[in-house]
Amino acid sequence: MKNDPDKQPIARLMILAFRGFEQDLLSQLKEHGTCDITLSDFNVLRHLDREGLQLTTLARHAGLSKQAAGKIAKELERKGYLRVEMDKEDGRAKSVTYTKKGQKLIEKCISIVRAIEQHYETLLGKDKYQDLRASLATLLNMAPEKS
Amino acid sequence: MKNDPDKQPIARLMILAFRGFEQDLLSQLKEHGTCDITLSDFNVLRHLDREGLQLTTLARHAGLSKQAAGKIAKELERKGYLRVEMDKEDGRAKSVTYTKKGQKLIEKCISIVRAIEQHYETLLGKDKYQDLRASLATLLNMAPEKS
DNA sequence: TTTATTAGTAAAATAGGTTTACTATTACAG
DNA sequence: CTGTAATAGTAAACCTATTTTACTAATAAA
Repeated sequence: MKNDPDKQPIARLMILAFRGFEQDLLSQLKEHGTCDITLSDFNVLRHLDREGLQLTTLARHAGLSKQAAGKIAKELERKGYLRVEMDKEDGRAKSVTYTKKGQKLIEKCISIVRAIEQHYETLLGKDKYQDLRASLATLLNMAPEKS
Repeated sequence: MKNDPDKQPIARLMILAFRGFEQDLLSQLKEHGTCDITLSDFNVLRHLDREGLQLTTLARHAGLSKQAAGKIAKELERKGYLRVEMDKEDGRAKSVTYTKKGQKLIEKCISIVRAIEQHYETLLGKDKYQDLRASLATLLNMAPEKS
């Protein structure tokens, strides 16, 4: 009982739970044959929608500088997940869209995330799971908002 | 309602809640006049106990390599929070202890953390707060254990 | 008493960013 | 319609936190 959760700061419980989720996602992606995606890649990828986004918009949504988002986008383009083209309406801008491969990846990610959440719901029971989400959201809304 | 918490992956709620806590802690430390501590410093500091720890043990507890822990310990020694001495029983080892200043800092940290947790408990109500802790702990125990 | 293990250090490399400074394009004010 | 300001993106340098590789010195074990 040295690591009794009741003795741990709540922040520690939060971060460990978060990392557990991350690792689940990553290892399940690997089981499905995708090994070339990092968590920060995923953090960029997940903000795209079907119509494509301008790089600057993408950066803002992902909470990154334009430079950081640009570097990751270039890397994901190299790996075949994204298409980065000149924007047709704005000669300065670039438009980022999924390739077929990227579309498949993000769908896989979404379904894995959904499965993990389902698993959590099963473990905790529907009510406690909803309470968990609600409580986290409550604590969140007391803090300055982002994204 | 674009950022409806109900639509967000639970992992996102977790990480945002965690960061909110971190920022609270850091900014309250600043209000109390301590500006020279980073979050990774704190992550090392918090594992020490009064009797002092061997550097390698400290590293293991903090979940870091010996090198990383050593560098942070050296930095914290320079700032006056830690004392790093040769171990009297083992000529290879170093023993890390709090200085008076470090002791005061960690006590301040503990009291801030306690205050934040109190605040959370007030926001959510005692029951929901305990449920939150319990649910996080449940999800955690499904994952491989650390530290 | 040699051999293996352990504690710690140093230097280079890596990951994942930011800051500063710049170019090219567009928007806007008069 | 033109010059100035704002915006999109890039490049390079830097920063933080950390790991990997390679090493020394001290202890433990065969």
